Amino acid sequence: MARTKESYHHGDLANALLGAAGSLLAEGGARPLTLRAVARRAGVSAMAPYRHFADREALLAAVAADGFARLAAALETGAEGATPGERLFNAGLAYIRFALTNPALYRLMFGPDLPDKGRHPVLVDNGAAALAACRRLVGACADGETPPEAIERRTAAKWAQVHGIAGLMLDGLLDDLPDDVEGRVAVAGGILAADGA
Amino acid sequence: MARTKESYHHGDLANALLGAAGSLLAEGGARPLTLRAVARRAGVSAMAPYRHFADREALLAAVAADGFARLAAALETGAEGATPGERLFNAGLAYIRFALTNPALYRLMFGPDLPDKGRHPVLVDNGAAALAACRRLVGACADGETPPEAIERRTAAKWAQVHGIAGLMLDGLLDDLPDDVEGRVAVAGGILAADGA
DNA sequence: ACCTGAACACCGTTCAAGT
DNA sequence: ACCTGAACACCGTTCAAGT
Repeated sequence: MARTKESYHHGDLANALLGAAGSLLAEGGARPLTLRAVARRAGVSAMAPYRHFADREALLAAVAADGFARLAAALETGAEGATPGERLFNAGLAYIRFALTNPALYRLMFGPDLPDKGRHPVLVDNGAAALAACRRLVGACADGETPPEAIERRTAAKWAQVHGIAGLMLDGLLDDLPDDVEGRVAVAGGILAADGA
Repeated sequence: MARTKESYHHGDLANALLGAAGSLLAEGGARPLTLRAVARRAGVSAMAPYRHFADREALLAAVAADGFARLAAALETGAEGATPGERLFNAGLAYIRFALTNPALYRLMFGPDLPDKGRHPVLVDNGAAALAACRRLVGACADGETPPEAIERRTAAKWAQVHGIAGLMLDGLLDDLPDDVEGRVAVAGGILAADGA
């Protein structure tokens, strides 16, 4: 555990690479997030990352997996309120706030830069954890008679609802949006309420 | 008009390039959709596309704009039913069917390969046309007393709902999905209905 | 075990040139 | 007006080599 080797140049290159990748992503999106640029920023040779990640996609998957973990956490802490319905609603706003605050990360998590996500187990696991958080919030709104399939469908519907709003907002496809994140979250709340949130 | 020049090699290189780009996109997504590959497939030198498109992003935008036009058309023809509510519901299924049938195109239209879509006027126009179709379907469900802002919010909610379902399905993030498109569309219908479609 | 350097087959894009 | 060819600065990835 206390193996801070500092051997060649780094003691913990894998994490340094992840950090560099995160900054590059936040700065300019996935395109400039290049294996060579990450290596450069970590102060290491262009080929060093290959000791820690199989290829570029594996590095992207690791960044995205961390994003799913952070999203799940944001859902948990955002789910405040007196009733289950309120908690679900506020978790939805937290979801959208996460997307608007971390646009490039959110697009990496869901966009086409990570095709066949099934091939990255850590991605599947963390994504499932986020989905489970959502399912729990939806389930708390149902009574004991509600069959599991109905819960599952409602969970998918809720997730899709906030996911869709976040995506359209990130794409600039909704008219007359405020410039600041909280203003947009408020608009999102209105859209959610319009459909019987 | 009848200027089929056939001058150098092509009479209509711009359209030939668009066609080649469409095939490449359908075959392997946006990444192999490279300016040089498009030129190759059109049988023209690597630099020829620059006479017709400012850069790679402009070509992608043209492909995506055509996708928005086709999506709007799919919404129109899909909007069948005895009541406005039924027509809206079926248009939603048509939306999701379009996404599942043209996954790479759909991701190009909405994904991060086309950042700041505002800079491609043809994209904005065709996107607005698709949104208008959606708004019309939603508006037909409202009575005369409904204020325009409510229509706008409901339109955004409906669009986000189907957009979110399509996105999650394309990402393989929904469990236990059938393999065929129509089976998935049926599941989508169940999810839509679960939320009070 | 971890990192480097040279090399290969690609890209997007610019510029000068051809017809 | 439209197309080509050479060139530049990048990529991802492989392989042999260093410590």
